[in-house]
Parts: sequence; C-alpha cells; structure tokens
Amino acid sequence: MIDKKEIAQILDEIGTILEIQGDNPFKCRAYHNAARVVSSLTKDLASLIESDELKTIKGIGDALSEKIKELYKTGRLKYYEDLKKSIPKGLFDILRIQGLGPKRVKILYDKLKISTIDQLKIAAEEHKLSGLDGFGEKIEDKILEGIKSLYKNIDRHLYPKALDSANRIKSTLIKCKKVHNCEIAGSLRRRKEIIGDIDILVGSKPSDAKSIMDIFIKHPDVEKVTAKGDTKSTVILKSGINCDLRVVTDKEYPYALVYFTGSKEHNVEMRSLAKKFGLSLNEYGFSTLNGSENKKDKKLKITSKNESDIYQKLGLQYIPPELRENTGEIEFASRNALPLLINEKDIRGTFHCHTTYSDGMNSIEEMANAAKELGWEYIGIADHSKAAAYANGLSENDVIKQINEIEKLNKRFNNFRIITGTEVDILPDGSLDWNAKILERFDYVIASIHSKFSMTESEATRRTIKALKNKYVTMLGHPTGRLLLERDGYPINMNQVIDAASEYGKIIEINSHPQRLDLDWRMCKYAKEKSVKICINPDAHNIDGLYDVQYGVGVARKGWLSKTDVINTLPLKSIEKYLKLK
DNA sequence: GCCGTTTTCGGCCCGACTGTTTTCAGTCG
Repeated sequence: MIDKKEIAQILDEIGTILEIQGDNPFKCRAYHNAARVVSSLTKDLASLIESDELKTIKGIGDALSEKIKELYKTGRLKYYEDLKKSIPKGLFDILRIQGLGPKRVKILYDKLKISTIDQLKIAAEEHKLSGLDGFGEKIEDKILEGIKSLYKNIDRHLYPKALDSANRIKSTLIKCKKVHNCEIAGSLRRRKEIIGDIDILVGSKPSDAKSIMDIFIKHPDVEKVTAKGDTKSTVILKSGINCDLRVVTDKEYPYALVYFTGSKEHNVEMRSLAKKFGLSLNEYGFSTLNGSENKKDKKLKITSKNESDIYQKLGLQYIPPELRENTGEIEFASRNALPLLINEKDIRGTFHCHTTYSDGMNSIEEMANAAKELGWEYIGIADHSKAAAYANGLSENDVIKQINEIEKLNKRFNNFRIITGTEVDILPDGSLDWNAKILERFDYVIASIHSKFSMTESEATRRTIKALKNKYVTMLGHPTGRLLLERDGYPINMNQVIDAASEYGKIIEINSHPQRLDLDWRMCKYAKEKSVKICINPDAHNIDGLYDVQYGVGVARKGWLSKTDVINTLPLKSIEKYLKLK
C-alpha cells in the first residue's frame, strides 16, 4: 500500500519535472505545496479519501485530489508516469547541486545532452559549459565544488551537532560590542531534527556591518568563504556545515528574525496574511500596498520591538519557532488557541534510565545524584530484561538485588525518589520477557522492541499493540524504533499504535535521538488528538545522557504538546495514578 | 494548479547575491 510519504514524494517530483520543462511556476509551486500538505497530514489518508474530504484541505483542489486518489487506490499515476518518461532520472541528482536550478539544468540537457552528474563533471572539467547561455568559468568551478559537497552529503546534519557548531560562532559574535542582538535562526531555531545549514542573525548599526562580517568570515571554525556581501555572507565550517550570517539594523531585527527563522512556508503564509491587512511584509518591516509611487508614502511608521509585536499586528498570538511550519499554526494563533508549549524547566524527572546493572555506564546512585543536580524530583531506573543479552539484561535475581538497593538509597533522600522500573523486551510474538510474578514487583513497566528489526510494518504494529494490551505495561518505549542509532530501526504504523494506547490507557515515550525525522513530532500531534499521555525520556546510559531530554522537549514542542500532555512535568504525587507506586 | 470578507478570473512573497551581462536572469532562502 502506498503511503503519504510516497505520495508526497511523487507530487514533489511532478513539481520539479514541470519546473525543468518550464511550465507555469505557480503550477509547479502548487505541486510542491501539495506534497508538503500531504506529508504533514496527521489524519489517515484512507478516511480522508473515503469521506471525500481531500478537497477541503487547503492547497488541494479538484485536480490534485483526483491525482492523490488515483495514487492511493492504484499505487500509480498515469500523469506522473508520462511526465517521467519525458525526462532522464539523472537530472534530479543534478538539481541537488548548489547553484543549479531547473533553468540551467534544462540548458545543460538541451544543449549538451547532460543527464548524469558524471557527464556534468567531465563537461565542466573540459570547460564545455562556458560557451552556453548564462554559463561562465566561475559557474563551472562552482558546479565542480557543488559535486564535491554533494558527495560529502553536506546538507544533512543532526540537530545536536549543528547546534554545537552554531553556538561556537554565536558566542564569538556576541562578544563584539557592535553586535546589539544575535540569534541563531533558521531550522535550528525551529528545532528540526535534521538541519540543512546554520543561519545566524545580527542586529547592529549599519556602519558596523562590515566589521562584523569580517569577524564572522575570519572565525577559526571557518573552512571556506563561499559568498561575502555587506549584509550577507556564507561560509562552510570545518564541521562541514554551511553557515549564513545576516546583519540588519536594530530596527529591522525583529522582522529579520521572523523572516530568517522561517520556515519558508510559514513566511509565505505570513506575507499573504499581511496583504489582507493592506501591508507588505519582508525582512525589513511592513510597507503599504497602495501602489503609491511616492516612496515617502510607502514608508510606514509601523515599528515592532520584537517578534510578538509583528504577530500581534497581524492579529496573531506569538507563535513559538517550533510551530512555524505552516501546518495550521497561523490559524490557531488567529483564534488565540495555540497550546502553551512545554519547556525544559518543566521536566521533573524521567523514567528511562540504564545503570551498570545492564548496559549503563553509571551506578544507580550516580544517576540519581545527577538527576538531583538537574533539579529533578525523581528518576526512574529501567534496566533491560533478561532476553536483551546484548545489553547485559538482568536475571531475576538481579532484579531483586536492584530493587533492594533502590530501597536503601531512597532512605537517604529528602524530596527526591528513585523509582523502580524495568525496560522489558517485547518478544517477537508480542509477549513480554518477564512473567507476571516479576512484573508485579516494579513500580512501572516500559515495553520496547529490541529484536527482529527486519519485520514488516504490520508485524511490528501487531507485536507492539499486543504488548500494549498487557495489564502490567505502563508505557511504550522508543516506539519509533530509534534506539539503534546506527541502524534504521523498524517501520511501524504510528496511528494504529496511538489508537491502541488510547484504548488501553497507556503512555507513549518519546526519546529523542534525533534520528527519525518528523515521525516523532507527528506522533505527538496525533497522541494529543487522542488524549494519549506522553513521557519524555532520555534513554540515558550515563549521567550525560540525562541531558538528552532537551531533544525530547524539542520534539514535544514541535508536536504542540503542553504541560498537561507530558506526565513527567507533573510532581510525583500526581503521576502515581499512571504508575503502580508502592 | 489553487484560491476568494472587494474576485469564478487573475492573481499567486520578496530581496540578496552571483555571474553573466551592459540592465538582468537564475538561484537561494
């Protein structure tokens, strides 16, 4: 069965083919836009088609709705297959090269019959491109550079790595007195799991822009300067990440911050909204749309001190960066109905921590002390069960020993508690790795899959749902299968799992290794819809691992979760009902 | 191809930088 992701990919490809063919740019945009809309749907596609609701979704009209139906029902689309025949497959690879868009790709193909990256590389090396319309020596060089970068996979970086690189640049910039404001913008500020490049914004006096640019391009982390202007420069960092710096005036700063935080789609929507107010919005401010030729008239005296002011002028609640993806946030903000998102400081403890009893690096006591240092009120220890041999799973005797040790430690604490849990393996048949007699002894039970990763989606889903039915299970561990960092994990039908969690009253864990793209935050959104509680767990294997809750918090914010949706923001007393505290 | 609180037709976000030009097109975000 074809899924949303595949349909979105096909719609996106159609948009790209139409671009290369030089079709109406707005038509191309309609396809790209529809691809985004489809991939971010939280509702089930089957039910949308059955109830004929597709057309009611913004961005999908008669034509696209029919095409999506055809794709869903037959797994194919004639229009797409015909289009695909008109264009060699390799052109899509070529489009991924920096500096090459649909127009130049078309020229390369029409004039030199170039349809693969290898052909392009040879042609550029032999200087065969220079003669073409709009091509010169510099573009040849740029293309060769672009091919190199592509092979280095330069445009995909994990959030923590990109954040670290960005903070290093930011900390240098803010030391400069000429820098009045400085913020990391772009997808990093929106806490995307995968980051394309780093955007940094600075507010200063216009006359200082140049010297700030110099500080930036001379930063020790900079490997290469790819573009340098008075207000914008681009570099490649030694970490392999592209980094942009924009310098604007202090007055422009709030507008620029909204603009460069994006997303692109959010900005487009904001500008459309501004038009309804008779305003034009860009990165420098508002201007009127009355078409006056007099430039003095065009300059409006609308000043905004900060981002909130800008949103307010458009009749909107402040929208936190994590929500700025044009997936309904603007409409919610217009009704003053955005959720109050969870923050890092709201976390009062976590439940998925390993110790030296299984595959952790720190003792129970060390983990507990580290949790106390973080200001938490509790920490749940959940070591592996016996089937997890690779992770040194506990024996039944170990369990008893561990429970006794925790009891002893707890006597020494005031206002802090270690809670006794387990991370029990869900076996291939969906049963649990501990028998009822053992399970009874824990305050809570996390059930997770750690084996047979080659299973199909329906198999993994069945296995998970069966485990959720078990009365001893408190929460589902790393449901998106992200545990195995170096592997892909397993496929799962998240909506069905959430439905089951809702039916059986179970909690879903999100934890936070930023590996499975947007699966987790979409899961959060659907869980919220279904009133399924979420627990943000770090799956910590040492005391440093506890900090990983911050990524979980990021995912939860992107999934629109507020404090009431996340159980580990509650004091211990209030979550007793979710556990079986003894 | 989508969309509509001036619209069922005529709009569709907008500016910086680059490299190619000699006033601008392409690309990017």
